[in-house]
Parts: sequence; C-alpha cells; structure tokens
Amino acid sequence: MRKKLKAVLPQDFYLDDSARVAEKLLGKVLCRVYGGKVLAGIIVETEAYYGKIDPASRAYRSNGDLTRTLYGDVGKAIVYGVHGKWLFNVVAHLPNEGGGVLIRALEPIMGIEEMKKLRGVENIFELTNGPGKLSQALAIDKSFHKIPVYLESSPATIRMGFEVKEVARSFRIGVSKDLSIPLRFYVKNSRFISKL
DNA sequence: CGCCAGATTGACT
DNA sequence: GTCAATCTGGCGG
Repeated sequence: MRKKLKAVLPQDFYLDDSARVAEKLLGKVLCRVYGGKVLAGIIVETEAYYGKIDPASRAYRSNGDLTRTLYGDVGKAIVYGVHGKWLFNVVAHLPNEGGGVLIRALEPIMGIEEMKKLRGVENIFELTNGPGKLSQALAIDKSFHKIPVYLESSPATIRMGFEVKEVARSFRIGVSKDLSIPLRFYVKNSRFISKL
C-alpha cells in the first residue's frame, strides 16, 4: 500500500485572509518527515487567528518574536507551548496585516504505527484529535518554530490533499475571550475532530 | 530575577 | 462536569 505524496502548497497559498486560508486548509495534508519515515494526516479542523485584535492570541499583549512572526512572512510555522503542550500554527494573512491558522486536528493517513508509539496510545481516534495531541503524534516541538511549510526540504510541509465534501464552522474552543464571529472550521461528520 | 497568564489534556467525582 | 499539572515568553522591579 503505497501512496504518492502530492505537491507542496506554494507560499502564496497563505497570502490571503486568515479565515479563508483556514477554510482552504481543510482536506490538505500535513506531512512530517521523522527519522526517515513519513508521518502524515489530513487536516480536518482549523482555527483562524488574528494579531493584535485577537484577545486569544499571545500577540495581543506582547510585541516580541511571536508578534513579529505573526505579522511577517506567510507560510511559516509557529510553534508555541501553552500548558506544557505544543501548538502548531501557520502564518497566513493578507499583505500588511497579521494573522495565522491553528491546526487543531488531523486524520492520520501515513505512519500511523509511528504515531501510536509517539503518543503511547492504540486508539487511532485519540492520535491527533487535538492541538497538543497532533504535535506529539508528529513529534513537533519548538525547534519547528519559523520553519517554512512550503519548501519541499522542510521536515514539515503542507501538501495538496482531498476534496472536502462539507465544511462546517463554529466558535472557537478553549479561548477565554473570543471574538464575536466563528473562526473555527472543520470537516463535517469527521470522526477525527477534537470536538463535535 | 520572579511573577503572571495562556490557544490543553486527562484523571477524578 | 470539575480541577490541577505543566512550560515558555513577556513584563515589572
């Protein structure tokens, strides 16, 4: 059973409104090269983030490296730790603006056995159905901060994937102060999202 | 240098 | 449903 990897998405894929990119990313494949193996999963849940105007973002109260990256070149990964877990984001926004997309959940398609080992669980639905979980399953840590996901040579890339039948949207999860518009996107009827 | 907040997870009642 | 653990960057003194 061999699957061929599709093309890596170009950088200008991320040069768009953060919410639009979040929606477009559904069905795409997050691909991670780990110890000569390939770990990959279909993106089934995302959240859009904005910069200063977003109370949930750390950039809201600070002006450091995270903010600069969020307002900088699109298509780069942002990896940040919260509550001792790692969250995997991609910078995506219009020119002269700031924002990003948080990958919240994947549907594993390659390297599943390796993911089970990394996560220490056997249940496939428990592998990547949460931001901290998918980072652990793909062995992502803060060394992935600022790597470009649009370069073939990167250890983590996002590639062309599958057509999504139905996209649903809702308010974000786990955010203390949310904006008044729904910025969470997910594949309807997927069993791999973090929450129904 | 110490303190605080934060986008989560998982175990327990 | 509720609650505590655990990590890092930013900010104040």
